[in-house]
Amino acid sequence: MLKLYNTLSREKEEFKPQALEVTIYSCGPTVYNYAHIGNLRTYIFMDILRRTLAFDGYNLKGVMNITDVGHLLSDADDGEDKMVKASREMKKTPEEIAAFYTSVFFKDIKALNIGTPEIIAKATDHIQEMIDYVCGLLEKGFAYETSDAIYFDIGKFEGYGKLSRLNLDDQIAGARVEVNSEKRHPADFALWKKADKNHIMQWASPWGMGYPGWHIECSAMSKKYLGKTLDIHTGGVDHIPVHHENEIAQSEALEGCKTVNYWLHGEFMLVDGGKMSKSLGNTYRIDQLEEKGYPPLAFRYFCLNAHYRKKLNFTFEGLDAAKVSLGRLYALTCKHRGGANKTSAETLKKYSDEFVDAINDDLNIPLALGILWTMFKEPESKELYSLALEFDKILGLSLATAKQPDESAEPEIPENVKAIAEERWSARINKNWAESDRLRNELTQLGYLVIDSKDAYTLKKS
RNA sequence: GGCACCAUAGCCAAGCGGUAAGGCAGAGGCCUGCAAAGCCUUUACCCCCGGUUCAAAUCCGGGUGGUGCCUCCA
Repeated sequence: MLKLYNTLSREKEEFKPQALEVTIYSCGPTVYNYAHIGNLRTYIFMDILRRTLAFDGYNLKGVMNITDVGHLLSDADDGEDKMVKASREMKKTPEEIAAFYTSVFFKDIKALNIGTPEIIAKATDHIQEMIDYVCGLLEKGFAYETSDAIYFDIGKFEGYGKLSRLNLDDQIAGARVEVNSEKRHPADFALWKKADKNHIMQWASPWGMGYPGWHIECSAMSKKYLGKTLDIHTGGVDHIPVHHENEIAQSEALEGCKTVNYWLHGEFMLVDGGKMSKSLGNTYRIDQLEEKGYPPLAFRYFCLNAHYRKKLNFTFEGLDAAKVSLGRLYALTCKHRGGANKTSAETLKKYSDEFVDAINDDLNIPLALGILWTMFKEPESKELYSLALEFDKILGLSLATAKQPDESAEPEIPENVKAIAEERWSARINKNWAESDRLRNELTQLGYLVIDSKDAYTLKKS
């Protein structure tokens, strides 16, 4: 039985989907910049959730948005659109920018073994759906028009703030958002913004030329693909107070019913004990980690070692540990792949049950990983290898293609290095230890590690 | 100021009432000419003070400390 922590109730709840096909909406990237490792942690969480559901026998219908318009820089509803800003700064069209960062995003998530949701929805492909949505809200009296936008009237929506449990009035007192005099309530948010003539992204609407607000896209697209009520909605914790609160308000106002059954949020990744964000400039990208010698999956492992609802402090010390651990896990995998022992059915069942219990307990991956390690200490057997591959359906660490460290050693050793190694070997055969050690140091200097065995040696790039 | 969350070994991290998983690092040993790698062994009474209980890291109260949100952010 799968239990998931629902942000709305603040409790672990038994997961009961509406049908065998589970509907999931995941807040995706705003493609105006590179995704950083903090963003990617949230998608790893989404991936683990999807893998767990699939493992439990559900079919998935997942939607992820690509936000390529409408995400303002400020909730004061007067900030510049992110895409427009990036476009201006990079002197490219918004379409070019979106296409570029979208492709980088998919490259990143592929490198991290994050499965792509079944439906990828670009905001700009759904302008009509959003307009229809806004019309619906206007008809029902939940929205009103001002000189600059169509706003959602939160005063008409009972229960605004139920997800974040923030008392709106308390917040307003110290709000840094400037009051827009035409708004009925300071927290009313734009559903549709009217654009002036030189705004580069705009579409015709019943209210003249304009562009959608950010929040409306998720509601409109999830309605289109997943219907009135979806099973699970995922996102980062930062979305709880504004974005998801607004989604709830819009969608429940329009549909008149609960529209999301389970709200799941991934915690933030910290860096050096503090917040990581693009605006603070303390972010890393996956390709930057690769340049430093950390494979993407080492980063995935790093994330898997902590529960998705706990803050995770990113440090290179931690990433080093993850990299070493993953390497050893691969080596163990290889041992079991060629294992000659037999593992009893009871033993296999024990580990399998433990693992399944762990993942079904609100995706307790750190615990599940521990179970894998413990299991791998059993005598090597092909049965354990097969079971590990089952586990890897959740973990996504590519255990099936695990290689022994020396299997992957590249044959491209320069001739001069080979020559020194040969020389050293003969010195060693002749028990000329001083010379042998001297030559080994030379090899070390050149960046090669020499490993002796009984009657041969191997060279490895260090 | 308001609202949350968190506090477990040098580091990361599970555990959520019955006397502390796992990983990294470290230490000792095996192996090695010496190393490296590998293998074996080994390292905690759970922030503090009260309380509840036969029993608490786990529940309650009060502290202290940290982080996040209340502004765009995964």
